[in-house]
Amino acid sequence: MSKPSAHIISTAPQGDDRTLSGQTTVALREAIINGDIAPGEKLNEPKLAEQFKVSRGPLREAIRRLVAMRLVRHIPNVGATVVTLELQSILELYDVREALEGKAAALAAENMSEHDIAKLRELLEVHRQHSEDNAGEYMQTDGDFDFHYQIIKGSGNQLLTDQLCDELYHLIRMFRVQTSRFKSRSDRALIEHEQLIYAIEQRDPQLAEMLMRKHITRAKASIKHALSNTELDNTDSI
Amino acid sequence: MSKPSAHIISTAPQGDDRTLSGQTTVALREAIINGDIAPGEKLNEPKLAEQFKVSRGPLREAIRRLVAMRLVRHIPNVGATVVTLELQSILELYDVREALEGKAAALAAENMSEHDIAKLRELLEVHRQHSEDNAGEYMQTDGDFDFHYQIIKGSGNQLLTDQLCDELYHLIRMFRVQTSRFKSRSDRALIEHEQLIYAIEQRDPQLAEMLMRKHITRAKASIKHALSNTELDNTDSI
DNA sequence: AAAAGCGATATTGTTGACAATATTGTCCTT
DNA sequence: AAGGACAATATTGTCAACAATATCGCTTTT
Repeated sequence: MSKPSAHIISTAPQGDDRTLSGQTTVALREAIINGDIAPGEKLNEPKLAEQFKVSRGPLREAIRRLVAMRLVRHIPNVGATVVTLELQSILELYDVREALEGKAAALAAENMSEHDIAKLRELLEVHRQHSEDNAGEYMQTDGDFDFHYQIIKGSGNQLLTDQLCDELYHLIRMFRVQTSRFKSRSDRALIEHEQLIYAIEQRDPQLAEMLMRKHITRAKASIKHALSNTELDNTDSI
Repeated sequence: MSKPSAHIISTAPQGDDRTLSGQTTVALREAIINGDIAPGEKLNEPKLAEQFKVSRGPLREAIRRLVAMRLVRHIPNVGATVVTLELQSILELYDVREALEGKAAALAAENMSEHDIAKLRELLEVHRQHSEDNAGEYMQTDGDFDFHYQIIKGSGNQLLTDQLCDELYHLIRMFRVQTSRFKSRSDRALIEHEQLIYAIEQRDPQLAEMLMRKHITRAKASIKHALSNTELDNTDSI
């Protein structure tokens, strides 16, 4: 029901953590991202502990890790709740992505091996094929992720990779699940990816950074446009 | 012995957390940053728990929070150790700072209130005075921090602020403590701060971003130069 | 003498009970 | 009837004991 949704992605966070709190972290994380636990909902420790068949210790630890990933907010002596992704915080997230992934693209242009660049281009071609077959539906979901992921890893900067892939990554995933009804931009994204990979092949850090930043900025703008009226949560009832 | 070392800084992380694990987090964090617990040293849970007069529960939680701050590494079933700041990872840190603080400066140029900009300039003047009095010693330590801190907060981006001020901030502090014997660049930094504040006053995001990035890039270069031969830890013995 | 296997020890992971704090519902006052 | 004080309940924070795993030192083998 909630496995990490098989990607091409290699570095699975908490990958080889057979410890109970590790497994609980993954399970709880996926439950939150999938919306099984709703945004804003309180995380009741005894109930969740029973649900996951663990004691409160490992569960609490899992919650703390999700706090670090910004999927959960915690107030001392009060408790933890699932974050609610307001438009405001999503836009903030995209500004951070712009900065970090822009730099990642620049570093990738400098450091990525020829071999990895070739694999990246392969990936792009696969996505292009999927896009043509499925009328552009594939791109926005998994394909885009993998592409960005590879570039980030290609930066060779471990800290940068951790920040993006271990922390912010899940926040982005959560947002995408919540807004999956909106789909868009896949052919344009394809073109932008094409330009980006060209810049990396040419070993042009400045161009790669600028293209990545524009790419993310445009995504941000399209989100802003799509959600500025249609708010995320259905606040009809209030 | 290990209070948060009084800054002008307002948003103290874990500030109003009177809980045991909160206090332990702060205490352990400062012990690590000050070097009371050496880089690479193992964090023995029973020993540390006794030392801090708490049980292992809160201590473990503190350790996990420091893992999120990247001050500590943890391997399941093996334990936690204080990070060792190799030159490599410090350079990585500065690349991330360049990206994030650059964007922060741009956002500050857009969003910072006139009042806050005025306060920022005041701060700069105070630092200039200190620098003249103390032959440039002050800048590199606390003054620089406060200045960057204010700009980051001025970005108005909460996520960005959290990432920089709650997480990476302490890593930078730790690095500075370990390299306090090197001092430098204070008058140049002052000039660069002056230019930066001017760009913000002029509401010029692009210029502000570029100046901040150059500022950090130069700091990175000077660190690289200073440490390329002189390694951090005294590996004489081996 | 070096390496591998094995047992003893130490350390981390997990659990359930207890303490402290917050929340809820009820009763009383105005 | 509305608001506040107080008791009852629920929830989080903390602890100490237990289980599982890793580490260390020894013996044994080649």
